[in-house]
Amino acid sequence: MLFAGLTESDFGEIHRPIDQLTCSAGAEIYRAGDPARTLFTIRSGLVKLIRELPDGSQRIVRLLRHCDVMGLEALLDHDYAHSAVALQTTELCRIPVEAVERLSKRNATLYKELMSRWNRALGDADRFISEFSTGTARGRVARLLLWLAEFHDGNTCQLFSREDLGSILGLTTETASRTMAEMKRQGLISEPRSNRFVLDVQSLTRLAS
Amino acid sequence: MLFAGLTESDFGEIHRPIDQLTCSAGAEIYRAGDPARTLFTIRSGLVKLIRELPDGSQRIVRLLRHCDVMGLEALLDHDYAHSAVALQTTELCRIPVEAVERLSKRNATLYKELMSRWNRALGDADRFISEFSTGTARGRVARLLLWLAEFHDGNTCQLFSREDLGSILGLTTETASRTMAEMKRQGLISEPRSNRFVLDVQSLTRLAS
DNA sequence: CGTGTTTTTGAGCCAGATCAAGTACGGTGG
DNA sequence: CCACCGTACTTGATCTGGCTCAAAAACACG
Repeated sequence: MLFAGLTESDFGEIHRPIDQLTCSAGAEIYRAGDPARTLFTIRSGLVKLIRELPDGSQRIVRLLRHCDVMGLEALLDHDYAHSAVALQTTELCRIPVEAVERLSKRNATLYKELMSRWNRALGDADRFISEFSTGTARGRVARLLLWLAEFHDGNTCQLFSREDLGSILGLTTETASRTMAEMKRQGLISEPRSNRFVLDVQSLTRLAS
Repeated sequence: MLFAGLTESDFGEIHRPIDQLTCSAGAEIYRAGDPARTLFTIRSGLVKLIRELPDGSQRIVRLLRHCDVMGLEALLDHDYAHSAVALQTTELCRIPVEAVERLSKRNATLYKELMSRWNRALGDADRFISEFSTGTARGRVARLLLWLAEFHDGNTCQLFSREDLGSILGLTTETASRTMAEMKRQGLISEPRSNRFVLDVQSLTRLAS
């Protein structure tokens, strides 16, 4: 996905291998402050990027999913800016920075591809600010559920702990729980399997605005 | 700044000129949805990037200052993702996309420079999420004031309307006003000239955490 | 089957929203 | 130079959504 448009011979350039790995829910992929020498693309699953707050608590600043790249700061010889933790079973591609650097020396289209990833990350961040950190608890939850569902059938999504839900939306665990419970009672969402939710898209969309 | 490391002859490549312009406070620089064909660097002043919310109100998702680049999405042939409005008198450099594209064809270091700007924008966005949209009103205001002051003496800053202040912090205009007023009364800040504030950095830092 | 963890629920409280005036201020025109 | 007007800011009173503290209930796991 990141390397769409590159030829076979381009890949001959890569020495250290690009390998795949699978993380189970809760696994830490990297930690904020570690020297960034690898970037990752996500093949499946869901990853949270966390920022420690001055008071010790933590806030989730981004959720990454299929086709997202994480650890782009590796290209700039920085340390990782966040800690990355899998929220579900997640399949990753490990890509050594050198690989990208070698490839991009020849191939200018890769640069554009990379910038496109930076841009996507920015768009996601904007969403966290304007949609997930603004308005009532019900509205925030509704917007997040709809966003998560976009990548499935459009009306179902898999969730995670109430604590993480709160940490994405800037709410307490209790409020996150209460809001979900109330939405269930009102039939806006239902939970056929544990942590799998089916959405009443129309009603939630109304709530979201 | 963006073009540090380029030679004179590199600049010969540019056909359409890079020109400067000055915007007064309140001037709209570009509008969300317009086709992005120009990017800008900020020489001085302060610019807000706005996102319309579904309910019609608006939220400020970023503040740009000296050395920041705005409109990077122009490099990807997109439309502008936000509306950009000057908060103070602001001096800008207009850079046509073609200029950057021509230059970057030869000069790989420019790509790195550009990625560095994307990364800075992302860091700023993270700050909006984790510091300006989290915690009590007092804490948010304290963190914003300290952040603004970093680019002056470190303990003074120039402010803007209370409405914008609220729109950055996810608060109402009234709460923004009340919080500022109370901080003045408690001597945490003082306002020698209109909209110029002097900060009690130590106390505010304590409040911020 | 017990033990630790996560989720739910309850009760009370408080920070911030809302609604509504009043006040300061900058600009404009007489 | 002053009176007037519109805008932005401040302040007050009240209400409420979400937080806090606390305890029960549901789960997960050895």
